[in-house]
Amino acid sequence: MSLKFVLLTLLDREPRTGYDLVRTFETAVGYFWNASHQQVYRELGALADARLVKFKQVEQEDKPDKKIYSLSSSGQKALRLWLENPLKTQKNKDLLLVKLLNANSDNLSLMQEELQRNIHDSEVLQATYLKIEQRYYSAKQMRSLPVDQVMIYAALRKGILSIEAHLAWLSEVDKLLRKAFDK
Amino acid sequence: MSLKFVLLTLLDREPRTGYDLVRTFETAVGYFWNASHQQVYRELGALADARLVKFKQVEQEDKPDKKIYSLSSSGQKALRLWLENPLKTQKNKDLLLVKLLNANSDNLSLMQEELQRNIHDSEVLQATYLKIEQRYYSAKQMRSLPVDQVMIYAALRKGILSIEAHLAWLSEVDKLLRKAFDK
DNA sequence: AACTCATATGCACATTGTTGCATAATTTGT
DNA sequence: ACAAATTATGCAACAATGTGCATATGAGTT
Repeated sequence: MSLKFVLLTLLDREPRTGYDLVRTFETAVGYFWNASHQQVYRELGALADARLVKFKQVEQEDKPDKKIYSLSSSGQKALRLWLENPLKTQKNKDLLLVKLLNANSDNLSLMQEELQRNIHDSEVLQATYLKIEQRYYSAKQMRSLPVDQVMIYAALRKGILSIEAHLAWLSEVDKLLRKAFDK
Repeated sequence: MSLKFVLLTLLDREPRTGYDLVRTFETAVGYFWNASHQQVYRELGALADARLVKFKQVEQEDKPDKKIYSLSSSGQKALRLWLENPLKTQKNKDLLLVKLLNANSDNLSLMQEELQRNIHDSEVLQATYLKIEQRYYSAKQMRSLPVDQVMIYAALRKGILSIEAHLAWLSEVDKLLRKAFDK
């Protein structure tokens, strides 16, 4: 039920092809959602069957033909209805914690390796996010930020704040592990 | 593939019934995983078919019969193997951000209501977590914390740090929304 | 006697996600 | 001239997850 509303949201902002949607997941929206091209095309087919979206077939001479999808009026209604209903608070699942739950004095180094990998990956991602923020959302640029970009920026901020908290936690876990199982 | 290893992890720590596992999800492990009883029983059945777990049928006079599950030797091997392999970094999905992506000057109050609900829910959860920390993980209690409880505490810390970051982000979003669409 | 709660287990169906396969045109690089 | 990458779309099979429905016992409550 979720991907459906993600696609409706994106198509409401701007009509697109399936391919465009996939690239949007790979770039701007990737902070908080993603889906494979197979999923996207399947869901677009279902949405078209349900008359929530319509599409214009566009023939291109240089590239394969494409279908530009946009919301139908009942699609707009469905989206509006979804927006009016409160979200259920979502529960997160964290496999790293599941793994760490297995920590004992025998496999300590295994756990520490996993931690270090996670720290490294998080730092790389953090650096990426911060670079994007500096490059596209400087104080100067923020003054003239287009309204449709505001929540894209909010998504980036969410990524930055989450990673910061995650790194702080990883450092705590490292200490806890040492205290409990080292030597 | 994930629930499988969650159950193996929990059963390795201590043999349990399906019912016990569900209650574990509702309490201690709920910070980072949960599954319905239907999911748990189905997965236990699959694990038993695959000979990764075994169970002892226990007849009770006062209550319905129960099955106490524990790891078989191949279950222990499967768990160990999983622990040795690096985790893939997981991508998170955030429906709140999807909803906020629809923000405009017409539906601003709708978005703000959703934000306020989210802030409220987060604060309630935060208070709960902090109370648990005070009650069960005081400085004094931490000195004699059983080793098998260390990562349960780490899970709680993860919850606390995440919610803190989430609340900070929600406050940023509130400001961004006002600046962009208010008036 | 009827109702609710806690214990305890499970099937069936629907939705979602992943993997493999398939096609077709153009552009870019070697 | 050939190979690889990019643009563009989709089906089929299977794996995993989530939701609704169903059953049974015993304890305590109204």
